[in-house]
Amino acid sequence: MPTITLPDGSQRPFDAPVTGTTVAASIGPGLAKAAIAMAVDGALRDLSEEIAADAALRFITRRDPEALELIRHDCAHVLAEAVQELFPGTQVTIGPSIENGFYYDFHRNQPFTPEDFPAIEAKMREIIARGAPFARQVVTRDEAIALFRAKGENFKVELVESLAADQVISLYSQGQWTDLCRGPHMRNTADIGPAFKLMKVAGAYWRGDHRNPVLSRIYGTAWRDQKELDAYLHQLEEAERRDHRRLGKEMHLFHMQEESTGNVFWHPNGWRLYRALEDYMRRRLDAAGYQEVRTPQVVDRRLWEASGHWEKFRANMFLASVEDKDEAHRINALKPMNCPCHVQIFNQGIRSYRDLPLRMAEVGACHRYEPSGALHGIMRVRGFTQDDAHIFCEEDQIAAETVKFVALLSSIYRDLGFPEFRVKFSDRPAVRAGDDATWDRAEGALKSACATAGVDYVLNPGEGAFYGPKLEFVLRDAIGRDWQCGTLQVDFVLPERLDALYTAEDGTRRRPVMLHRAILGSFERFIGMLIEQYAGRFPLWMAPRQVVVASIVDDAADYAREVAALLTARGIRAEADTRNEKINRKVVDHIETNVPILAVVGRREAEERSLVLRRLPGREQQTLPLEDAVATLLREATPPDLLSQP
RNA sequence: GCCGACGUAGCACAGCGGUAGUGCAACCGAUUCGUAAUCGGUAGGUCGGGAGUUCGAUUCUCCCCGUCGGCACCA
Repeated sequence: MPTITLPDGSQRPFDAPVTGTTVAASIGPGLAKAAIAMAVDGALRDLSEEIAADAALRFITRRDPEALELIRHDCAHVLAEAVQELFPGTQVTIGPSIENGFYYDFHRNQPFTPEDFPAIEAKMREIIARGAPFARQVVTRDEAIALFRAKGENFKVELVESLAADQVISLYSQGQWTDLCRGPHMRNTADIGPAFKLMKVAGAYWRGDHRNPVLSRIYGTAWRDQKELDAYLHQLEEAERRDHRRLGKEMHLFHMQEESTGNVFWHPNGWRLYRALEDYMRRRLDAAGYQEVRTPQVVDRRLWEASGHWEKFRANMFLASVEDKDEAHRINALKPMNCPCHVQIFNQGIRSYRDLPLRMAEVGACHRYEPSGALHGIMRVRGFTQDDAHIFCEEDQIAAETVKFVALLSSIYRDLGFPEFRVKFSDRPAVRAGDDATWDRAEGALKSACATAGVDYVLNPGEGAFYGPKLEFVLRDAIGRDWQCGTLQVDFVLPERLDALYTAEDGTRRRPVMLHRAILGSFERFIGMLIEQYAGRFPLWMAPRQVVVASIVDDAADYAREVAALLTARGIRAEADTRNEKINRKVVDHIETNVPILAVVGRREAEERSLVLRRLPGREQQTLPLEDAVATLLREATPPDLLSQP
């Protein structure tokens, strides 16, 4: 005798278990047509499922946010059916919905290529047009195994075998085609609609494990209607335009080449940007009570053995050898990180509890032999520079330091144009140093510090560093990929391994806790993010070329050069454009290369000693006496941390 | 590292078994023009590297390097 409560609070009694379809029909034909699924007490269900007990019911239509996920998941099923119809012998594995779309992993001797897409898409449209209902069927484990074994679907058999004993095993069929699936689904394949597109193929390991076979993954995107699909495709094109690799080339910021794979050649423009960021970071760290140090690039392996990095990461370290016979037995490594070096500085002399928290910062150049497939523009490189710091503190200072750090990080991200970021909490990995009690303490300390700092995080199980749990601060690039930039890691292990000690108030010798932290992460990666975030149109204070002084006629060229030199002397990144080109042409050139301010000078300005400023790509012009213009530019180019507070 | 695709002038691209073209950029000349592309000319490539097939390879095959898209990795 279920009573169904609808979102408006109204209640409908039924004298027997009812399906969502029936309830929708009892409310009205419009809803019966529009409903594609339902939420029963908040849980998404097939419309055809029976409701036996009292429940709160909400119908899902295409307009609801849940609809996209259903469309995408259903679309993945249709993709799998289409592929098996067209390519017999292909085994299916899994096919979830993901952000913006879905994928399906297939096992086939010959991987798919984009050339297969037109045929597959055509077949998918055919299957969608058939409108076969999605039919759910619950089976026993043995039945499921027998079914998939008979079909030669070995991966499905493995999946079923790995399900928990009490797991309900459901199958979904659309016409003749059946897949193992938890559901829910929409009513039938026609509910998917026409707005989908296959995007790319990729290799992916079965169950995400590199020791397993590689499957052929087909990615697709799917939307409620064609308009949404077009908008998404358009957005992808826009994103490509701001790709940092493309802008890095166009704006002459940097390049990379074969002879130094994964390392950046910074050009003058790029280095100006880099320096603006580095100068800014130094000021912020100085103001926040950090002390900057500098430690060696090349360090004997003994230190890495002591820290534990050698054991875990030696395959990813660059080793340095020398010709000298006496030195030949030594193995040096380019430092892959700064922490062990910072502990060496900490260990010089005797530290007092009065020194703590000791915040030791380094603009640290590190090298890691990253797997070739991981390299990505300047976002993931082999030679990079961390805005690294280690805070040596007592255990009960962790929370206060975390609060301070998160405040600093938030403020810096805001200044740099990233008001939004996400936080992940990564706890103990399977392979780790330190005993469980230590990990309990470290994770507990970081969690309570998060609570104190008001940090919302999502748990990222098993992804911590080998020496401790970490917070990861994640930013998203133009193409929608997420990158870890900031990090905060609690470490009880390295101080132990490298024998860091301080004298406590009671005279005993104690181990400090080490907080590893970075805000940008790597300058290279963060600059990549900045390029994409601003699409190359940087705020004036970080722009590589802040002002171009463009002459209209040769008679004004000397004045243009004089002004550029004056601006440069006053700390503005300025240059003169005295090319024999029309002013129209110069305007276009400098708009295209994202110069923020164009100062135009002709005979009139040279005589009056004035400047006409134009903030590109705007059209407005402002004529100012030279000294006023300089003052204006200096004010506008002031980095955010140096602006006087109102 | 794994799967797949790609690599032609500084950049963006075309070509495709008979030793390479277009646009922009560069260089030279003319023009001195007041805010979204002035005109003319010149030069530039061992077609990523190596091997093989072929009378002949930028084009076909194999190996290597690099890049791109994923996966895996990320102290």
